[in-house]
Amino acid sequence: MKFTEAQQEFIQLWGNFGSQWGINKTMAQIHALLLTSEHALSTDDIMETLEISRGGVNTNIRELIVWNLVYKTGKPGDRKEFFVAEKDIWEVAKRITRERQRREIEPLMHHLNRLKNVDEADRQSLDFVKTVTDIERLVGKMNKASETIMKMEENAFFGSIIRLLK
Amino acid sequence: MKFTEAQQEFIQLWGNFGSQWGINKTMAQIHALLLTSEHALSTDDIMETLEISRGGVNTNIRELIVWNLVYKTGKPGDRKEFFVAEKDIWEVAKRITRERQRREIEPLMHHLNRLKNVDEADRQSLDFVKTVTDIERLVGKMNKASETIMKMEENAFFGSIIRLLK
DNA sequence: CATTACTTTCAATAATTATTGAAAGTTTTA
DNA sequence: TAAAACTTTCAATAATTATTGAAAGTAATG
Repeated sequence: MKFTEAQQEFIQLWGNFGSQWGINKTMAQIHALLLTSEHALSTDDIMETLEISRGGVNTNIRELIVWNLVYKTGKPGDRKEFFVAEKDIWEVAKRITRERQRREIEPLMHHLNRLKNVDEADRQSLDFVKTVTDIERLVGKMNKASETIMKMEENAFFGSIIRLLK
Repeated sequence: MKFTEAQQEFIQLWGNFGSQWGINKTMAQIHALLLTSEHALSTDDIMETLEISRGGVNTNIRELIVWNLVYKTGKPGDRKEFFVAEKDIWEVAKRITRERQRREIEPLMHHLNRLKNVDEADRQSLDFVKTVTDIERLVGKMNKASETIMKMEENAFFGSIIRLLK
C-alpha cells in the first residue's frame, strides 16, 4: 500500500470516527491530514487536498488551535500562515482529554451534583439520589482513569530515558 | 427540590450529553426516564411523559433493547408491553462499553491495522506507520482501562459480600 | 374468524448541523 | 497610504439526521 493512499483512508477514517464521537467531521479530517503531513500546510493546501471551502478550513483550523492540537507557523519569504499539528499521540490524547474535561465532564458533574438535592424521603427519591450518585462516581472514575493512562505513558517515557542513562 | 422536577432535569441532561456523545437524544431521554422510574412503563406512558410520537418510542426502545439496557415485561390483565431499564449503573456502563467495543472500537482497530501496510520506506511513510501504531496502542489501552474499571467494581461488590460473610 | 388491541415500519417532513462563498476586515508591502 | 495579499465572518444554502403519523402487520380475544 502506498503512503498517499493510506493517508487518504486515514483521513476518511478519522473523520468518520470523529463525527461518531460528537466531533465535527471536517475538523477531524483536517486534524488527520496535518497529523500525517511531514511539513506545515497552508489554508490553500488544505482546501485543495480535502476539497473544502476557505471558510471551512479557517473555522475548523481555528477550533483545532483552541483545542491546542494545531499551531500556526510562518515560512520565510511567504506571507501566508502555515499550520502544524502536535504529532505526539499521547500529547494529543492528553489535550483532548483536558478539553473534554473542561467542556463536558465538569458541567456534567456540576449538574449531577445539583440533582442530589431531592428533599423527599420516599423510595423513588432515595433511589433517584443513589442513581445520580453512582453516575457521578462512575464518570469520576472514568475520568481519573484516562488521566492516569496519560501519566503512565509520561512515566514510561521518562523511565526509558532513565534506563538509557544508567 | 422535588423528585419529579429533578427527574425532568435529569432526562434533559442525559439527552443532551447523549447527543454530545453520538447517541440519539430521544434514546438517551427514554433511557433516563426508565432508569429513574420505579415501575415499568408502557409505550403510551413514555409518549405522554416525553411528548414524542409512538413511532419514535417504538424505534428507540427497540434500540435500547439491542443495547441490552432495557427489557420488556408484561402486566397481568394488560395486553400491552411494559419496559424496564437495568438499574445497576455499573452494569449499565459495562453493557454500553461492550456495545461500543463491538460497534466502534473493533472496526476502528481493524482499519488502523490495515493502514500499517504502507510499503514505502521514506521518512513520511515510517512516521505514518508510527502514528497509526501509537493510535492503536492508545485506543487499546483506553479500552482495556474501562473494562478494568468495570471489573474493579464487580470485585468491590463481591468483596463487600465476602466481608459480610466473615 | 372477525374484531379489537396492540406493535412495527417507513415515506414524508421537520429540525438540526455543516458548508459555502462573497463581503468585510486586517496586515504587509512598495 | 493605496494596493495587494491574505484572514475572518456570517447569512444563505446544502446535507444530514431525527421525528412524525398513518398504514400495514401481528397477536390475543370472544
